[in-house]
Amino acid sequence: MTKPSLQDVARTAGVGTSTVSRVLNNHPNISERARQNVLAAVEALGYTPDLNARSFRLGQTHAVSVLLPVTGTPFYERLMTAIYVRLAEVDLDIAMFPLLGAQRIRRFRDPGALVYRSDALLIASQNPDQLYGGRPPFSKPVVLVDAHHPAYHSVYFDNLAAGRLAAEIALSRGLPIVLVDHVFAPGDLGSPVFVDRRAGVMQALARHGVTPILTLHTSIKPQAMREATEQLLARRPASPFFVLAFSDELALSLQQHLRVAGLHTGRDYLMLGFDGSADAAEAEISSVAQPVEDVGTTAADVLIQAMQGTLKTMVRRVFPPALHESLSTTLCRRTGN
Amino acid sequence: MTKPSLQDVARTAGVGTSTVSRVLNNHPNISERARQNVLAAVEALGYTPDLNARSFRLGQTHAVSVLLPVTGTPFYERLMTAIYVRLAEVDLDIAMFPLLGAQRIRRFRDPGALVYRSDALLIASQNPDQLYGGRPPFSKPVVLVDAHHPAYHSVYFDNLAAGRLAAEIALSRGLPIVLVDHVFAPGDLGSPVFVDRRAGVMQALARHGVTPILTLHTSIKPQAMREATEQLLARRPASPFFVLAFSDELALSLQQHLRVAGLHTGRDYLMLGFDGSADAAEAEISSVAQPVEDVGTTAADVLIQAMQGTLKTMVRRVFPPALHESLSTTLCRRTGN
DNA sequence: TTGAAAGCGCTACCAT
DNA sequence: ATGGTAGCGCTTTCAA
Repeated sequence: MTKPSLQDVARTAGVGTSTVSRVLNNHPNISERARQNVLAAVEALGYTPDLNARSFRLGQTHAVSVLLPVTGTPFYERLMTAIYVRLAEVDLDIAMFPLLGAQRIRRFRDPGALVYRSDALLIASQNPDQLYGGRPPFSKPVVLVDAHHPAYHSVYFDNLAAGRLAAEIALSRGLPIVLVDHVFAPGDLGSPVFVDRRAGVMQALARHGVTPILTLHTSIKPQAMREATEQLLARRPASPFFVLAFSDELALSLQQHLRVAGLHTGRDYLMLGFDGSADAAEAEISSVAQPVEDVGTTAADVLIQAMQGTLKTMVRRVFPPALHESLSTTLCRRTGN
Repeated sequence: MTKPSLQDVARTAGVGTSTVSRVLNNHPNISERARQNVLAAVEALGYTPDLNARSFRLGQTHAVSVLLPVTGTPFYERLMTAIYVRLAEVDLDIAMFPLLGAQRIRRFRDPGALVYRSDALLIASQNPDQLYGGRPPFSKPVVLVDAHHPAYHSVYFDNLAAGRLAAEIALSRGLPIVLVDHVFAPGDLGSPVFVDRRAGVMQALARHGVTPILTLHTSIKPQAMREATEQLLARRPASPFFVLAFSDELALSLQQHLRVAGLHTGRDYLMLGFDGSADAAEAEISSVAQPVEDVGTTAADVLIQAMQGTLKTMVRRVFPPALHESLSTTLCRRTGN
């Protein structure tokens, strides 16, 4: 009672294995009679092709694995869609592998993991050195997106420039600056993105000899945000002040909490986030935006070229930030909110 | 300049292929000399095993695919961890495949997709009928978690009972009831979970002849929640009223918005959510909780048994809800918040 | 239009 | 402790 093979189908249909294969793969030059026989036999036996055998024979899986921190956030939603669309054009399947916590990263060190059965690897927002001890257990093309590393093709945002841009805007307002930084849970892998943003901000501040009056280290978790808000209020900064948040999510959440405390954006404080998310725009929070779709599409292109072996040198594509200005970086325009 | 095979390594090392294989797979009874030779040859050639060939030979991948809506939410974090831990015990790798929007679901219909190269499939929170036209392109074991279907092994929460329980509690307080229901974006697949919760709530309400004074249909997106809040306030229900939210996330978000409007839990309204999340507990919101870890572990167990062929009949394991009572379902205990 | 047969890279059996 | 070799299921020549 073992799984029927293509051989069994051929026997049942009274034809050769090659005929079965041809029918299954829609090759031309098959008589209608043979096709019917084969299809009937497939149905009768409940035959399903052995995918491992197939990709073994073909030497490829027509799939690309994407390693990413999590799914379901607007940022990765946009990025993945862009990548997916481009790869689909060349008939490549996409398989997403969310990292989800440090314990499970061990699994990615196993060279036998399903993730490495694909034809190429796209690593999003991760430093491969942190992910793997040494080099990945992978001899196929690898492209980094939203991250960079000298040893890999990298397509990413210029987070350093973004940080600088954000800081310049904050500085230009001449207000005391409150930094809202993203801290990772212990054991969690920090994203290189925040490292660069932070560096850019610090660089610009240092150049102007300005020190933030307060730096909040927090995460998007409700409790952490509440504590950060309390910390901020305890410090009682003179209004107006300037909140420079390291992500739109952070900015959004803080805005909500401050509103409860009676502090309003544009009146009591200015605010700037990162990512140019729709949510931020809608909440009228200015944001240093990243061309997410461009980066996704370009990363996919680079990967395709790498798979074709067209690439002679290490690719490194950097995309500059753009300011999405809204009301939150201008003082005294509104009465309420 | 083709990828070196195990054969090449054997030749270079001056040994047989079986010796190379044994070294690579850490078999016993290998001389130190042979091991060194092989390892040196592997290094010299930059050999990496062909995973497709390996799993072809072995007839299995040691991996289980999990189809789930998104990653990064507390619920799936808990569920996946429980599953992962149990599967790791029997040395099974886990590969997650977040669905992420209707367009990408097409990919899951392709029988050649990477997702089906694993040894078994775990489908979380999805109705397979919606996912696939007919039966999945998959002849290996399939188990449903947090969803149920007569044709598949199913391990799930009794969301119907949960809905009834929640409604009973709401009814027992004798207050006008506001329902906060979860609506899916058009094109998105609705989760069977909410279908059942809703049915349970409606059942219990109907039995008591009670109609909610208002039903809000919303999603966790900031804008949707804001509009829902406005809708609620526009309706101006007499305080106190009872908010029955279909998920803790919904409850939490609404609580924040109502607080801005000056309405406080326990004073102006009571509130009950679903899921028993840590965030809800922390915000002192009562919740109808689900034994997530139990369900995850059980689902993993069922899957393991199915893979061993131990299962004679269709498994159907239902887990009852438990009430996590906090302050939000009791009136007038607190002065502020 | 069709069938026979080679062979992809690997593991495991059977000798030695 | 080691090497030779069969064969997993499939696709693709090559002949017919």
